[in-house]
Amino acid sequence: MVKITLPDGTVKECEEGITPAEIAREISEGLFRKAIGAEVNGVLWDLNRPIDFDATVRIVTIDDEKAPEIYRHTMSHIMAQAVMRYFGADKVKLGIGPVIENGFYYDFEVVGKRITEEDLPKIEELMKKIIKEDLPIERFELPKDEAIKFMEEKGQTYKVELIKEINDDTVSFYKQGEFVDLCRGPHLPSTGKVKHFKLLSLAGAYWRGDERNPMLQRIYGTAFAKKKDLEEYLKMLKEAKKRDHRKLGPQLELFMIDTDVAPGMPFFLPKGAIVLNELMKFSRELHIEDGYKEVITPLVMNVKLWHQSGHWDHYKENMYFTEKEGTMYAIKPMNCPGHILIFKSSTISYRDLPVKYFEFGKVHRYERSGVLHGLMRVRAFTQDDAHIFCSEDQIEEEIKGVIMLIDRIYSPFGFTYRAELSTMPEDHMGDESVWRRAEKALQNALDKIGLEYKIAEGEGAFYGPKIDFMIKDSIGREWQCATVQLDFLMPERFDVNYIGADNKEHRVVMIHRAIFGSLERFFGILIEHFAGAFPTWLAPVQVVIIPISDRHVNYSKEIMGKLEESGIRVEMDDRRETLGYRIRDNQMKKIPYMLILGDKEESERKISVRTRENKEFKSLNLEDFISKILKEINSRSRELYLK
RNA sequence: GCCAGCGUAGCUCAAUCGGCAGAGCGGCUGAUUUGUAAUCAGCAGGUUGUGGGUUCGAGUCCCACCGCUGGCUCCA
Repeated sequence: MVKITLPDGTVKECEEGITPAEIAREISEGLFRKAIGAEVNGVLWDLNRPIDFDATVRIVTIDDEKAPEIYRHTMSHIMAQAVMRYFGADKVKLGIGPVIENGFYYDFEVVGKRITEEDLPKIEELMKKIIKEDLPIERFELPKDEAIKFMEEKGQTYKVELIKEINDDTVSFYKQGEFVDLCRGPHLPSTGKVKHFKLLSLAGAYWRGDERNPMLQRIYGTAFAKKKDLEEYLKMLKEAKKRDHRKLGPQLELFMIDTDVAPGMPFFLPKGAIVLNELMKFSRELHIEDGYKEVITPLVMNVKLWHQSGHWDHYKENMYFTEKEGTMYAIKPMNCPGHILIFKSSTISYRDLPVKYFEFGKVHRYERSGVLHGLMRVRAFTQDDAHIFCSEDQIEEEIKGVIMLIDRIYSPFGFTYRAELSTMPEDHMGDESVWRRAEKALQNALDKIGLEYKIAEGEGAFYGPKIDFMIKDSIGREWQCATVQLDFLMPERFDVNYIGADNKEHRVVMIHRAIFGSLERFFGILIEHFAGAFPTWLAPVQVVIIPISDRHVNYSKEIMGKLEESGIRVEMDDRRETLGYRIRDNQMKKIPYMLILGDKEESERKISVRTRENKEFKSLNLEDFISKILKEINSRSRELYLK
């Protein structure tokens, strides 16, 4: 007998080998019908897999938050089965087929053939058939050596490679009809349990993500328990496409990219420059409040500086160089060496620490042409970069300060974000004990501030461990923005010291950090996040005045003058077009407020306002409007004051 | 760089089997003086990404190059 503990705390004595399905049936018929799997001691479990130990069991139903993990994984098997039916099982070599955030994928090699986009609908048809067949899905285990033989016989060379690396003595397989796959599971009890899916795209992907390996073909798809959810997700993808910053950017005259002249290096148009400048103004305010000193350093510096910093050895591939009078210069890919030179230009006492230099530093990094992506992945960008020079016992406090500043800087945008602590990579400078000390300091700061974080082993920069902050954009994609990197090594290389209370030299500790990360990328994220409808404080044009006819231009000019005096970005649209036309046109430019001025307003000395959210407000007092909009702008509100 | 797809007017797209390169929007000109998401008329706009090939004839078929898009570990 085994003890089964249920979520409500009841404990049941059950036969050894009882399955979650049986447990569910005992509880209620309704639960049994909706059950697709279980969580056994916190591990996802097949509905029909026996439990032969004491365990806490929670039944996972089709609408459980853990359910997608199960049915999308099964869907990826169904897709693999369909691909094998389509091309012939002996022609298809399977890679891996995991669940990802909003769906799943599977990697294939089709011997002697290429999967094309036209194949996807046909594969979808075959998948529907497999779902209709409602094949039972069975789990079985094999000893490792037998498993290897089994997969070798099927010609599944990639699977053989995977099995060889598994540390257990036995490995598990899942079988549905003629299809068998190496898999940890769990899976649905049969292929008929989930019906709503869509294959989304086809892409190349190297086996195990390594470009020295063969390239496989990856099919992405998604699946949902309810038809409505699938439709909503597909709608969201369409919506995301509409807000694509690469489309909205040029359309709203924010930026352009001339791929012929400067691939990966955006040009910012007058309106885009306003947004960037507002972002910088905001950032600058908070940094100065927080004790940072702004500096400006050269873009091009002698290559010997980069030899000393170690960038030459570790980062050369990503750097641009230029040569004059027989001297080699590098265009800076990072701002740290420049800030170090400033720090070293005077003698610093322990009483001065921490010293915090801040710069909107424009850096250039060569990225391979295939990875460039609008403003999100560029070759030239501006970091809101700072370096904190402090003593070892100040580290925790300073890291905490940075984390709090990050929160303040993100707050007006309404993003959710998460943190990730990255540890020592293979290619690194300095010895391990220094690294572990640095990692510990970062961890302490995170723990004390109570921020949740994940650990990414071996993902640190070559000069130190780091905490990355990922924010989520409208498509649900995550972008790395803020980063805090501890660095015990650069101070060694440059011999960076302060004078202690003992009147002796001590090594400083350096903290690199950026919050927007790249202003360009952050701008891109904002365009998509707001779908181009920026909060008023960021909007390139905050108010547009529309005189109904020519005879209202004078009154309009008078109003415009008053708005300008108040520092509001205002334009007048007195084109000889109909009122309807001009309203529509300005609405599409996502200008927050339109002031419509005609006979009525002029005689009453009032204004009428139409917001980009389609609301009308008649006969408002101008002074009142100005003071309220100023309040909205100065508080960097995300919402229009007129709703 | 690699895999798949795509390059036609500023933008969105059309052009049957290889048979006269077209439409809407935008732009410009003129008329219209407008009350809350598109007034009417006219005009201009192209070496169909570039180069080569097949053909009587190529936007369309073939080859090379350039560019763009989606992706290239979220480790069974």
